[in-house]
Amino acid sequence: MKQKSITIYDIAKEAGVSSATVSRVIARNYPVSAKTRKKVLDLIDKYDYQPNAVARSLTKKETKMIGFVLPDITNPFFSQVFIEAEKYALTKGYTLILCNSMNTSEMESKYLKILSERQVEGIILMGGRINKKLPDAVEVSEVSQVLDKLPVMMINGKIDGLHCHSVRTDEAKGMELAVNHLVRQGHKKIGLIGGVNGITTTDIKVEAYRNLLLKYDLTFRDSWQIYSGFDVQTGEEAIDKLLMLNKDKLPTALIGINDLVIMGALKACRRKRIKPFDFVGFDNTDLAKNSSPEITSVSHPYSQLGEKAIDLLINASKSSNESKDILLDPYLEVRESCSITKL
Amino acid sequence: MKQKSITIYDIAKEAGVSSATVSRVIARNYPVSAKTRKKVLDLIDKYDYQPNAVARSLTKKETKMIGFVLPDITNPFFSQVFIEAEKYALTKGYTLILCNSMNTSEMESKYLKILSERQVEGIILMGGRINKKLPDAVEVSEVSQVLDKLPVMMINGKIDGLHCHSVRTDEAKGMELAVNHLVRQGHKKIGLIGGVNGITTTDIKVEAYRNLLLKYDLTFRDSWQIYSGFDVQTGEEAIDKLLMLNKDKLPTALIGINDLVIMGALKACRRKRIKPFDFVGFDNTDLAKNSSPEITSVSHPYSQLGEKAIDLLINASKSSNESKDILLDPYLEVRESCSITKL
DNA sequence: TTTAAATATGAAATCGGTTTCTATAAAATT
DNA sequence: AATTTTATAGAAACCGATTTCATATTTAAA
Repeated sequence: MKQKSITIYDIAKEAGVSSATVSRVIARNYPVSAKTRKKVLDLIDKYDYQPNAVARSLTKKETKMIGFVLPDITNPFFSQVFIEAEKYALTKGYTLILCNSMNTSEMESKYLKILSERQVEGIILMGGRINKKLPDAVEVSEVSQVLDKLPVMMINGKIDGLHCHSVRTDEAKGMELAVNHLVRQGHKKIGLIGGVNGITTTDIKVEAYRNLLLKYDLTFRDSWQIYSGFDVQTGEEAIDKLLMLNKDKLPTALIGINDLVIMGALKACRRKRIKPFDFVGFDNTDLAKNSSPEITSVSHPYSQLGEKAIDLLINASKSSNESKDILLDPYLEVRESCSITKL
Repeated sequence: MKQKSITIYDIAKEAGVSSATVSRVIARNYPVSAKTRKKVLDLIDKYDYQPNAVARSLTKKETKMIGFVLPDITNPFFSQVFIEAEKYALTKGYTLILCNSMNTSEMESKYLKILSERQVEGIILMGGRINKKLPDAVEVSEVSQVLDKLPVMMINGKIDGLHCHSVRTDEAKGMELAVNHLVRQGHKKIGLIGGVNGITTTDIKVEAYRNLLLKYDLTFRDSWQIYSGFDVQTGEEAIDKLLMLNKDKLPTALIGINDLVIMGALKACRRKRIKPFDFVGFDNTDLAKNSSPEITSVSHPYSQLGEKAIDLLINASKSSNESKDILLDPYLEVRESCSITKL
């Protein structure tokens, strides 16, 4: 195990050529005589020679690595974007380094530093805590030493005061898909649950939600729009809060800030043994597909999100320093949750 | 953007010392006078100097990187192990490189090659296709050039003919937890759904299941043990098959090869509007916690799995070439699914 | 046939660190 | 005061590739 691995010099020596020539054979972008090429290729094959990517990175000053920092890969929303990005990056010869910040700012800063030291060529950031109006937000200044040196791509987020590119799902449009769908099902009382005031994606959705109620001339009640969080428990609690209202003051349909809160809402309805509301979630994660009832959900264009992020980042390294922002269209994945009343 | 980054020489020059001295200050394992140290540290601070990990890797012949190849990070079983491994690796100064093989053998081979070129110090393999008795299995010989050179750690799996370490959950013991639990609930007719004949983890569970039925003196019927797969659809189909039996020949409780098939079973029960069976799943993923009803599930000792894998791998690089196999105990996470009859 | 252009290859510098070996200065010992 | 230790720091080699520059050999053009 772990025998000394062979280098380009070993190959060169046995082939009776210089390392430069072997390098040229490998890069195959430079003329080498057919005879020499064959001799070298045969030896590469014979010894299973693999060029050392670390050494190559050092000389070429390119690592072909991209850092991908997100709060938690266990969350299917993030993992789906990651997987699409990874798939696409591979076709472009890049390797992603995934970093789970566990939603803590220390981890986030730490990983940014590690990635920078490892000479990644760019960083993709999702759902981070940088410059958020949150208790343990990361100050931009803290990480700017890192982020200023590297092309940065934010997915579904934007940091004020930081020069970076972004790719986002048009969540206002997503909200329109959701509301429109429910309205067409005949709903006139639509609530919105989950999210945290001050988080961009929440704010966008909430604003769109209110505007749409106006547009469709639907009643809005403060008690129908419940901030809480992003997890299952959040959804359960939201239902509990709603049920404190008079029965005739309840909404008939609920939009969730994501699928998880809808899962929670479903649990609460089951626990309380009430006929569930009609639901529409956001993110279209596997959860929505696998739960029973299945959940109708506004889907991110996952593959586009991943691909555009990689593409822009790769080109960003080359091109000028204007920052690009791309807005992508969501779509609605209609499932049974809106006909749950049939149960 | 992307200004030329400063090197150890820049620091050395401005401090009026040699690069060796700066290196020593950074490594702080070698005597440097207090005066010199301060001068250097001040400059490092002034310029936000970060050592280039690529260059360091080249000289030290250690990258502090470990490859982690799994089929699909979207699957919470894998992502939970990964996240624990990552967390622990970080404390040891290692970075993980996650590779999603998408369950294809080409990707698996490709990633192994990439990881090897990138000089990872070890590879963790989960749920791969190497040497499986499957249509598109990877021949060991194909990847042995890579795997023979590096310490390899398998999590919940073992490859014949490949020298590697392994960490596994004792799934026979897990099955015992499941059966025992159901028996204590008064069940005498217990079925098993999901899995694929020939896959190690399935085989272990099936064998344990049969032995346990004997041990508890319970009836076994062929029709109660349904091979199918590992996903939600699999679970749905299993219920469909079961329902073709006479009502008095149905089991009263079902054990799922994982949580997903139980999710599927729940969906099918709901669709067929039948009072569900009692269920116990495997893996204790978030799914089990978030679904309604919640699913009782046999849990892997996730953090141990991840930590042991990293620990053994790190020490393996150093120590002899005997391979270690570690078996860890699962535990049962009791949730409501076993009292679903209350619904 | 002579000269110019194209092809094929090697020598050596380089990337940014670490480490060994050596030299000097300072401290401790005799 | 002379000698031995010890602390400090530099010079230079090295890790394994790539690439520039120069050179030798062919081939094409004049």
